[in-house]
Amino acid sequence: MADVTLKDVARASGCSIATVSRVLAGTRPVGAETARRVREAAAALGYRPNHAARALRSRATGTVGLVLPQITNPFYPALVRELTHALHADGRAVLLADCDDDPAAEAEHIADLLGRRVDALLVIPADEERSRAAVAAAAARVPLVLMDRGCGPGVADSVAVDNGAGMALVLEHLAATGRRAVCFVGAEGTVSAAAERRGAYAAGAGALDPGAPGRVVLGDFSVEWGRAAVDQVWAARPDALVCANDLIAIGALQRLQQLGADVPGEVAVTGFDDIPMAALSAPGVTTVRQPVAQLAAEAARLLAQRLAGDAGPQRAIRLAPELVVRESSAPKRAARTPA
Amino acid sequence: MADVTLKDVARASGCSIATVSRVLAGTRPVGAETARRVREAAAALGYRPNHAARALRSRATGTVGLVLPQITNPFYPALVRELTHALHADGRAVLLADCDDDPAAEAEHIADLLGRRVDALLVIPADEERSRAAVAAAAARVPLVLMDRGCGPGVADSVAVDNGAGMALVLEHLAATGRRAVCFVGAEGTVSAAAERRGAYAAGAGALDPGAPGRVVLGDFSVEWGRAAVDQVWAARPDALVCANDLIAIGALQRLQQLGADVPGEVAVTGFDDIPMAALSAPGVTTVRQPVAQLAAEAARLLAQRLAGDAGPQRAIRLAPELVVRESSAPKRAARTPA
DNA sequence: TTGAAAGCGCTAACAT
DNA sequence: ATGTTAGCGCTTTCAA
Repeated sequence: MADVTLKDVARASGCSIATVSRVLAGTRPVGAETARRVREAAAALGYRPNHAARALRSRATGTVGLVLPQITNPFYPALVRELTHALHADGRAVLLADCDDDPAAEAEHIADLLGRRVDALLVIPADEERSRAAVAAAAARVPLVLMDRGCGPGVADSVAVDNGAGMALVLEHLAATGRRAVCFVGAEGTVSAAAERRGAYAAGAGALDPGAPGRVVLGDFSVEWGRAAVDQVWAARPDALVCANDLIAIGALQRLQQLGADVPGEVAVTGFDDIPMAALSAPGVTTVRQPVAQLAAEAARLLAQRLAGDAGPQRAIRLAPELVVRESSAPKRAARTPA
Repeated sequence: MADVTLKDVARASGCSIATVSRVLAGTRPVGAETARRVREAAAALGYRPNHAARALRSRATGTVGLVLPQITNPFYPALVRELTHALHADGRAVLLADCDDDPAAEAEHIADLLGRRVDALLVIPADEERSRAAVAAAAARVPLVLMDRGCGPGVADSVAVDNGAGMALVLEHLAATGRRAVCFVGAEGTVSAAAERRGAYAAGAGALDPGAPGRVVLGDFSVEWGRAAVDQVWAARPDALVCANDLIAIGALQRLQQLGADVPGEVAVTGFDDIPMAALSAPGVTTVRQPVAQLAAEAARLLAQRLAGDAGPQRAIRLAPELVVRESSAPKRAARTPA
């Protein structure tokens, strides 16, 4: 099982190592008969290229760094899955770094990955501002695609869901099902998911009710905040709670049920992202599904293009999401199945 | 920003590249003054070692492959997080491969990672039997630690939770809170989580009730199965459903609530793993928490030992889990908070 | 303690 | 179409 090298394959197939390299890497035309012999010998010996050597010579490792804030954020596993599949399909391997929501750790991981000579980076920044320096520096060295969250304008290519369009879908759905006293339960901060969803609500809610754009409470993207928010807004008896993500929606749902409120009879609850939990809660949470597979595919495609030398203008790709209607926003008058 | 090499540092600090290498890698004693100059020059130039070259020369990449069945399995993100942190703390990078529960894809990923010269592998096998060949072959080439699931006896070192001890904790807790008509909702198959939990129930449930060990229904590890299982067993009015994992428990809980059953008043429900959803459902699911951080730490330690040359006998490390009591198993007579 | 020199396995000029 | 040769950046003998 000792490592088989090009030299061994060359000896076995009776030609030079350069020829073998050309056959196996497919860089240059090679005689059909020679190619066959080489391939046979390689297979017989169980030849496996040494990526380290290849990387040293060709200055490309076939490796992409994936840097994210927290793999335990319930939206990310699906994204990671699709990204790794898309990249593996292109023959690239994925070096994973989890930053624990810490921009300092993020900067270190990025530097380490660069030292390991990743060909490119996929980054979900931990913080809109404090991630910027490290991301910008890295983007100057290798192709870099930002995902899910932004990192200031003009820093790098980016691929994300169109948060505004998603929020518009929610508002439209609520309008169509007769909700008017709508209230937004959002998140503070400049992270794009927070800011864009907030902005889209403010821009679109006026169509339902003149007072709606002003009915906004802000916290963070957590179940706890969802629970707490209900205590702030329930006294006013809104007929719909538009939550900035599914975790908030699940928290809100729980607290409402605890308070004896009828969801969706009295009040609808909507989320955003379509994490697995959204489908499993009772009632299921109406939400906006991010096109995860397509986001991953776009990111992989963009990366491949940049690696192929495309130096075109910076790109910001936004994909339209899809509304997933579940029981939490069924029409008001719907009778609940008795327990 | 062009790459700074050892040669550049050598020139800047006025000594040979060999000396610089020795200072930076700390392999051999070097004069204090020289060392200082070298370090200064390296810092000033922003030197970053080229891992590809280092790997080629020293036959170690500082990289570990992490191969798992499905990152979207809700138990894995936390494990991946702890594993990457533990390995990064040792200066290693993690190449991630998601196999989509397909042993063939798993074999390919393992072969690719070996070609990329990972120093070691961490594998959560997709299948007890069909993963064996690839895992055994890999284990012959590099240190390999199996996690979470087994892969046949004697294949490689392994680190996992003690499933039997966890199930014993659950049964003990149910006994102490007066449950007797206990029923097990498990999963078919030979994967260790399924088999060991099943076995431990069969072994321990007799202490509660002579008929308990026989009250077993088997499906898979899914919410859907949890729901379906209730329809099979509820007619007999068990006072506790011991589920083989949290997903099953959540499904069972939902179906019971739909049927109007009082949980925990009439029937307790318990899970296993303590995935995030277990805490978020209403009522919260009593479950067995896997010591994820410690599992990761043990795996990293074992790997480091093997990489350091330890050729001791194969090790199977089992860590004791912890019972997390939530509302789903509160004592029968407890009054429910009125809505 | 330090330097010179020989490669690790591979690819890419340059020859032929 | 194929072979020869020169390194990629680093570590590690072997000398000094």
